[in-house]
Amino acid sequence: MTQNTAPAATARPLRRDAERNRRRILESAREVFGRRGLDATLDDVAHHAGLGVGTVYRRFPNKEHLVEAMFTERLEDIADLAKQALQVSDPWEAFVGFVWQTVEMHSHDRGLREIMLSTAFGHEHVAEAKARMVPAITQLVERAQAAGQLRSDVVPADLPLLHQMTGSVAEYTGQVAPHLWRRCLALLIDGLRAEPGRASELPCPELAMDVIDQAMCTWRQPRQHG
Amino acid sequence: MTQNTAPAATARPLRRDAERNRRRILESAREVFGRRGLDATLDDVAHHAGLGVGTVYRRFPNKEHLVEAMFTERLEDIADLAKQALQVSDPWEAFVGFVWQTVEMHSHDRGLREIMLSTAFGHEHVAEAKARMVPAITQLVERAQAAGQLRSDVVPADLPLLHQMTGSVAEYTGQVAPHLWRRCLALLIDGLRAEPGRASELPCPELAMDVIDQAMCTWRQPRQHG
DNA sequence: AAGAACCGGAGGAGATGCCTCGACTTATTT
DNA sequence: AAATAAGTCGAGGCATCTCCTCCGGTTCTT
Repeated sequence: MTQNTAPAATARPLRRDAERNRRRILESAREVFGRRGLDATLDDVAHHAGLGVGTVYRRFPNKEHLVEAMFTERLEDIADLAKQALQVSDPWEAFVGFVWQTVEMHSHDRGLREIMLSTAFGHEHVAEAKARMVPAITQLVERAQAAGQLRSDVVPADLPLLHQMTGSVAEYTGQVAPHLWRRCLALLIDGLRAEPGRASELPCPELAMDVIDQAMCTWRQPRQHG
Repeated sequence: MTQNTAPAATARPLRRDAERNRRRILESAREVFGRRGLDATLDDVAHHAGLGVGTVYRRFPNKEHLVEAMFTERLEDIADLAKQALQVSDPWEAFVGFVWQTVEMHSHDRGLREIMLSTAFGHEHVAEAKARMVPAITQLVERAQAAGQLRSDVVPADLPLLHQMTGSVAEYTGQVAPHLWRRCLALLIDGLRAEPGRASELPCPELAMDVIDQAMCTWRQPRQHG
């Protein structure tokens, strides 16, 4: 309550030990949320940082704020990746490189997966960051399609599905085979390639981004009766 | 305690109303576990059946028993599908047909997904049923590979991964786009096809079935500290 | 009509998760 | 070195959730 998350200009600086602890909290949060997902407790984070729960709650009013503080910068990183990928000359390399990079990030960080693929937490900054990266991604897709390398019936809204699939494999097998997601992604990317002799068309062509948005709202929502 | 799940020969038949309620319970369980997964409560099942909780607990000693009673027969169905697929003359049609059928079943039934992809519940009958269908699946894979239609670096242990991926999409988008999993499966199957000019080999070739078994043990396990 | 079998759903027992509070410790200032 | 503002700690309150039991009342069967 009395303390902002970001070091605002008006707020006096933290005491040295407090600042040190603040960093420990963020590091531990990254570790704990990355491994156990956003369901992890602030008690867990505190314990992992070797601090008391009270200390964490003094610095961050609640879990939401801590999560938001952690992830906003990482989402910027992803947006930058998309822009950098647009600099790559070969359209297929650009697209595939971006996909590999983002899926790799997701595979290491369950919390990131959950925040990228869900809206159910209601962080404004996060939603904005996600919206901001759509144009670059759209360009990546369209460029690779124009070059005849990415199959034409793919759409930017397929990327969340790709992340969902690889992410679920990472979650499933991460404990025993941490790189197995690569196998699945390779398979998917071979399916994304434009093959001259391919007969099949993908079903469900009406896939629109706002359908995915709706899915993001319902996913991981506290269970509703019915 | 006093009542078995299966109608044993020695047990006297249920009273007519009790038998009717027993069926209602099983129907509701199928519905509820199918929609909300194995985390659903027996209270939910009872309420959905228009019965009291006590009635359910009188018939089934606990959740495990009810779940096992529900799913053993469905697992037999899947095993039968594999055997029937082996009757199909074209090896690719046989393999792809089997995959579509099973993924379709999974997509409709979250409980089935969870029980097929996890060992964490410890039902013996279920484990046996799963083991029994391995040979037929192996044959399906090898036959399609021998015919040069299925890419050669695929392995029976990839099927659980396929189910995991499509299942996660079904869970993700099921509320808003119930058929979207078909799109993803089509993509994956195009990736599975043996393409003559394909350069890439799948990474993680050491994938063995027992690695998947281990994953099944850890997945959906109650969270452990650390 | 009598007795056995059955039904219902409040609520006990136990987990779990979020967060507060007040006694205690440490840094900073003068 | 003393004063004081800032920070720390973790037991525990409150709320929620799930599994399951219990027993007064109901329904079936003979």
